[in-house]
Amino acid sequence: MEADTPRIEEYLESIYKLQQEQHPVSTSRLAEHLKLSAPSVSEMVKKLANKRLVNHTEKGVCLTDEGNTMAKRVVRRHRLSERLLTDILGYKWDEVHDEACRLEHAISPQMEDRIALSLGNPKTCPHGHPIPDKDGVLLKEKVRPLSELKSKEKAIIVNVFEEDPKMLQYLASLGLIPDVSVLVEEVAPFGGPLIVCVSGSRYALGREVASKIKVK
Amino acid sequence: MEADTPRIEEYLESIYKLQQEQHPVSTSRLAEHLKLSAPSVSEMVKKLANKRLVNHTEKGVCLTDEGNTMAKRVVRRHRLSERLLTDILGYKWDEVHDEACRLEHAISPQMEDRIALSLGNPKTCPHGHPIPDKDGVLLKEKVRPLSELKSKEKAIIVNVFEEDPKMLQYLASLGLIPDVSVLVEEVAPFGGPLIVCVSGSRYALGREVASKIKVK
DNA sequence: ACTTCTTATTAGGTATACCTAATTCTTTGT
DNA sequence: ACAAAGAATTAGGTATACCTAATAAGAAGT
Ligand SMILES: [Mn+2]
Ligand SMILES: [Mn+2]
Ligand SMILES: [Mn+2]
Ligand SMILES: [Mn+2]
Repeated sequence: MEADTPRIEEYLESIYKLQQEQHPVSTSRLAEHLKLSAPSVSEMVKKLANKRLVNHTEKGVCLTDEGNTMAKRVVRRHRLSERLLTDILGYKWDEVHDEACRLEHAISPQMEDRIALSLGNPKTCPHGHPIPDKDGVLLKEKVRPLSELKSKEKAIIVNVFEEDPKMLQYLASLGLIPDVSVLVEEVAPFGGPLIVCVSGSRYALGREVASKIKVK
Repeated sequence: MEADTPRIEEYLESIYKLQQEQHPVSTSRLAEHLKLSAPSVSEMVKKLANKRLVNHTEKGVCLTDEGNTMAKRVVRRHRLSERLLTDILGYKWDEVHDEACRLEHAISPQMEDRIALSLGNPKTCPHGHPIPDKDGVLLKEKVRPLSELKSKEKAIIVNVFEEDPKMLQYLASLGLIPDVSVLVEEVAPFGGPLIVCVSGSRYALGREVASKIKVK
């Protein structure tokens, strides 16, 4: 009864991620994120519901406790893979997503342990997201999007909710990476850009982009 | 035309390995090695032949040049994975096979390069088998099975052609690992055991086992 | 030469996971 | 209240890679 294929893992992981933004996840959003057709997703969601990994209501899909546990295991492997890639193999943060997305399905519980141990039990992935521990416990910090800061507010970047390599490269080029301190100099009105100050330089950042950056 | 699935990789890798022992590989041998039914293998071999990755004659299956090239790429990834597991993640040589067999299909050319670089371009896997380089060039040393040595002959272990964890554990417990020097003290007649001397200790080794150990 | 054993293939079928086209169900604007 | 738009599902189909049972082909033994 406990047969998990890579595909199931992939769906659970996507649902998990999308739930952070929008609680019951719509099948269309899920299809978009997985780059699959809506009917394919519809069908698969039905199977996941049969396996009691998700609840499927009118409002959308949500993970059951069991589904959540399984999703977090995949997320753990994904984020540990990312750290392995950056910390040991010298990858940049914009190069790791796709690679980790394949690795996460090929990693045994033993390998998971060994990676964690070799890396000194890292708490976050290179993008600042928490790595769930063996028991699925994960500490989320209270954060808000950079886009919501007021003028003259100062904060520290916690994570970046983005996986597009181009965007990540861009952010890294501005020094907008986790643990960096940012000062919002000015907020243009009517949804205009933010002028931010990062390690001595000043940049204009679109709201859309700024909303992906979570700070504390 | 160049779509390689994990399954195709798996078949090519198995054929490659089995070719070292028996040149045209029989489908039954292949089925046994892959732990699949004979008809499944029969069918898949037909597909591989269609894709010009193997030639299938009465005598059996052999890799074409293209199949061989592809197989060596998989073997490279497999052996690099094994080295990653032992050298960086602290695995023992008997624990790496199955793990590497999954990883090899999840590793991009970029990751392959990075692993090789991070490990200092290792020449062999933990079992002593050569790692093909990027261009598929692989240096095979001239070796013979330990089982063919005469009494009083001394040699150095090059590799161990075995993937069963139990057997590998046993061999490691006797110190029978690559680069170790072995002296054959005595060869019992009628296919009997060899008495070998390894780093100061003396052991009796069955012929079957000894034939898996290649020395120079 | 013929029977037996082994090896390989054909036949027929299953599960998984995807697709497009058509349909139904749900909002939402007027 | 209802038509149009949008979201989701159903219907029908494909590709891949397995399986068992039955059959055919090849090798070996008497
Ligand atoms: Mn994935
Ligand atoms: Mn990440
Ligand atoms: Mn494999
Ligand atoms: Mn090896």
